[in-house]
Amino acid sequence: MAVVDHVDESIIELLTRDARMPFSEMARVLGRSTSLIKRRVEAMRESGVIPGFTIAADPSRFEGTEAVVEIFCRGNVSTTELRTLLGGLDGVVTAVSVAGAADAVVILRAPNNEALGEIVETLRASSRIERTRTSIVLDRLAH
Amino acid sequence: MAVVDHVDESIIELLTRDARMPFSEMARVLGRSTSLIKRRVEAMRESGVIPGFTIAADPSRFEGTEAVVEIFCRGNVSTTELRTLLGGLDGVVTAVSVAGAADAVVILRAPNNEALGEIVETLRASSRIERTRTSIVLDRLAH
DNA sequence: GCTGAAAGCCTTGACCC
DNA sequence: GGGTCAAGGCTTTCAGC
Repeated sequence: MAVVDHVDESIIELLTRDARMPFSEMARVLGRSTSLIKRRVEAMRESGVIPGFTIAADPSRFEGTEAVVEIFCRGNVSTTELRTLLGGLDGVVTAVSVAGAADAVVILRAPNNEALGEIVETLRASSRIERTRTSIVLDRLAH
Repeated sequence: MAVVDHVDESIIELLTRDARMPFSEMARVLGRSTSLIKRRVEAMRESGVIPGFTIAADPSRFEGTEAVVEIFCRGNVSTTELRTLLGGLDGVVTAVSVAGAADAVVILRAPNNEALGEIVETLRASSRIERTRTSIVLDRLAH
């Protein structure tokens, strides 16, 4: 199990805000040496704490549609099953299992409403899913 | 409106895969000069095509709690108001306004359940928000 | 609009505590 | 685990086309 201490947390915070920030600048901000920052980042990448660096919000939002889909399962469906179910699905931006009214919440993205509809159809076709509740994203408020 | 040509698209593709890729390397891959790459990236950041660079998937799975919060507003609340409301809030990973049952969906992250509770409390304190519906994230299924 | 070159900064890796 | 330092690479800027 990866252990993440206070320095690692600070690094993650900085990189989340700007993944291109130079190690040397992080070192200055955190009052540590550049090589330490480098080693920590490398260690976190290897252990999977930091899976990679990417563009903050996907530029595809300039075209296409997004939706938040709540998934209600039939009976008890394991996390593994959910993962398999969603793994083969196109357009999944984020998917989490939750404790609440729904069993899982998925954020989908597609080129247009029609394509989005097809993805939701695919989901509904599963015998393990009882119903879904879709909200179309109108606007991005943060991040 | 921002115009994105073929070079810009290639840059976005490379940066999506690795936001820390050096400009000089992108220049080699794309057969262009380093200065061109730099200027294009700067232009895209300014125009908002690239909002920023961050860590690919969030590290929260190692510590802390996440929650999906649906927000139901009192009467009509504009996107601008929602943005202001959520702008001052800690732990906001993603926030979108939606067409559906709720008015907005927010994904929150906090060090623990207590801190998460406080953030939701802050939200509820707003006179513009009628009620919220919180689902705690149990597991990350994708991304 | 794009390139190329020079100066300075950053990263890297070996070495030491 | 953490710091220092030198070599080489990267970024940045701007003259030139």
